[in-house]
Amino acid sequence: MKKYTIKDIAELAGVSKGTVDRVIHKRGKVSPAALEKVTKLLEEIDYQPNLIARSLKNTKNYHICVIQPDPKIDPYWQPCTNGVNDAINEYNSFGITIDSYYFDHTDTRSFLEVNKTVLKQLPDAVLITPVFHKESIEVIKIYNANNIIVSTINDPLELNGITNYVGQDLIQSGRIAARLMEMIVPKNRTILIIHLDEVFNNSIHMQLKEKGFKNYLERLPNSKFNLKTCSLQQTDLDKKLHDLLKKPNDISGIFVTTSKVYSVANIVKDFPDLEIKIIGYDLLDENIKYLKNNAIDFLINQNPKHQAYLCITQLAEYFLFDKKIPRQKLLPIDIINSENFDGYTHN
Amino acid sequence: MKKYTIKDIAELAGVSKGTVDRVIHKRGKVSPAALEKVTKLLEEIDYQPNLIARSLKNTKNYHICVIQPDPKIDPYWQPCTNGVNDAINEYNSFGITIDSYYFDHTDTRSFLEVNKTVLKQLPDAVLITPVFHKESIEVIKIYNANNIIVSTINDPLELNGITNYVGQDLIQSGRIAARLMEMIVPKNRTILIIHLDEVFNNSIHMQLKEKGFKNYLERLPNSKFNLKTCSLQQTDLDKKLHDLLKKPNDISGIFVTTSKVYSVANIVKDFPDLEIKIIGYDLLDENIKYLKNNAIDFLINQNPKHQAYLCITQLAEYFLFDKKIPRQKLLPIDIINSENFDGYTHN
DNA sequence: TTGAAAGCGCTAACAC
DNA sequence: GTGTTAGCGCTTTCAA
Repeated sequence: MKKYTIKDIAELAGVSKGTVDRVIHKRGKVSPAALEKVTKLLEEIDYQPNLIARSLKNTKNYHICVIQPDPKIDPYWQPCTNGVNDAINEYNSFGITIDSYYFDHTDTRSFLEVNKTVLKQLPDAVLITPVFHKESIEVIKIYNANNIIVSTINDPLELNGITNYVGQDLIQSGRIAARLMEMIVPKNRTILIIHLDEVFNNSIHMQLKEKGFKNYLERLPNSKFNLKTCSLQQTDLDKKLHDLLKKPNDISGIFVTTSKVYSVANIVKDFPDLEIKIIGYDLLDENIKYLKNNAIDFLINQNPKHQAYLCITQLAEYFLFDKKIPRQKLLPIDIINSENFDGYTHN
Repeated sequence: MKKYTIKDIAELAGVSKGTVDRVIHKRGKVSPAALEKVTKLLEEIDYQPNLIARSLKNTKNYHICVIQPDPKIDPYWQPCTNGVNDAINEYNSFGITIDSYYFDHTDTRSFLEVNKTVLKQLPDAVLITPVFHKESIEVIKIYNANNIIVSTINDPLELNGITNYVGQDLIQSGRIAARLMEMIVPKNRTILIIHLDEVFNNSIHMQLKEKGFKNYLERLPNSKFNLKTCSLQQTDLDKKLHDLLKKPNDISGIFVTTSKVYSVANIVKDFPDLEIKIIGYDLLDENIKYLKNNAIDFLINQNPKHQAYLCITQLAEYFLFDKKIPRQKLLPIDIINSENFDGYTHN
């Protein structure tokens, strides 16, 4: 069970530590004889370098900049900030500095400005949340040109130049909602799909979820639902949804593709007779309020906190221990009801 | 953004590194003047020791022994083994050796024997899965007497002498199943609670889940269900359940408190007219087979893999970086349906 | 092509 | 009380 060190190998092979190191890192300048002897020994012993010692040598301070929408403007992003803060605490004793930069997710200019500020710092990596597709492409190019690693969460941009993506399979996410709907809504009724956001940044998100949702329900062999899609701005919602529900209808389920479910639940509660089931996204406090009294039936957890945390973890372990960064990491998609939300928020 | 080292502090305070170290570790033998000056400086600078350097100093090889039921005998434990293996790979480059020991979960003697073997090794910590309550108490005492850290997963033993527990809130787990049942089973029908296990080791488990399940459903204001509990051995199941379902009945839901749901689903599929909803535990391959074709409606994921992995992580980071071990860590309780199981198994 | 030596930041033994 | 020093395992520079 002894742990072999470079020194041990060197002694066993009758060479110096330096030579062993050259062999391990294939830096050449080693005689064939020494090369063979050391290589064989490393094999036999199954030498594992001490990653802590290796890391200590590298006294560089790594710098990661996180660029995300301001949680003060859209509370959806608060968990993301929390995940980043966890990572800050976790890694600050390991020589990794993490700075947060916020932009206004309704304003492309603020996004571009923040990126300009970050670029000046020349960090080792940036973690961006690419809510603006076109602009993101631009800034990513610049980061790449400056040899800055680019990580993303939340939005599966199919872009070159991104080192790693942490997120979820959004089509599958829609399918999950669909399966849940199928279980709790009587057959042959109408189900509303509501896209609800102040701005239409997240459209890719919403489209993929809708696609998965429809895809599942339309292929059901023995139960057909009537699916209707509405794209609404927050400001229109109140009037339009009221109008829809006031008229005679057989709407029995609503799938909201964003985290603004609470505002839908808030309207639906005025129509208790309709017995409408609601499924939407994310563990915002307001959503949980409605979940608790069963006004919302299920929430799907996109886990932005863990997305952010994990993404930084991957970067940190790459810097510290040279651990490979997986190009894509899809997190599980959590189904949340009134009884299990606690375990996800209290983490 | 500069990272201050002990050397920096020493220079700033006009003392030596040794003195700074003595202050940091409160080892005394420091003059009041020096103590004050250094303490103040540490505060001001918010000094964070470099944990990598600190860890390197400690060249000790830590040894953790994992004692768990043999997954060859009960496949429920396979994910647990996988989690341990992940941890082995993760930490073997950090000077932490992890050995696995298996026992037969139907045989207390094998449990005791394995513990005897492990004790001889005098490891730094053991991770035990306490399926045998009485015997566990005994061995834990002995480990404690030998200054061996004891961690547990899976079973919330309320025992002294255990350093940390990683698991789930089992009463809440039952409540989650109940809420799901409520949503998918018509009101006023009969719901069966089936405890199913070859041996009755897990009885605490099963009882707590039943308690939560009943607790939720019995307090519902406007829908009453008729709850019936059956404790069955695997061998009796086939005949008894068949008999029950053959007779006229209004059974519309079955909650199986263990991972052996598949064997219940296998019987229920012979009674398609009854439209019985089934909820049970864990992502065994066989369970997922039934989940996929909706013969099982929901599974609750106890995540034994993550339980094991996390528990070892906590020990490792304690040994390496002196990170505090939380006495109890309750994992979120995942709700799984035919569409989201993938994200949980593929991790 | 090779070995010796310095040093990463921290700890602890030892001498003063 | 205090400073000096050696050393953890690995990397890298420099001299041979």
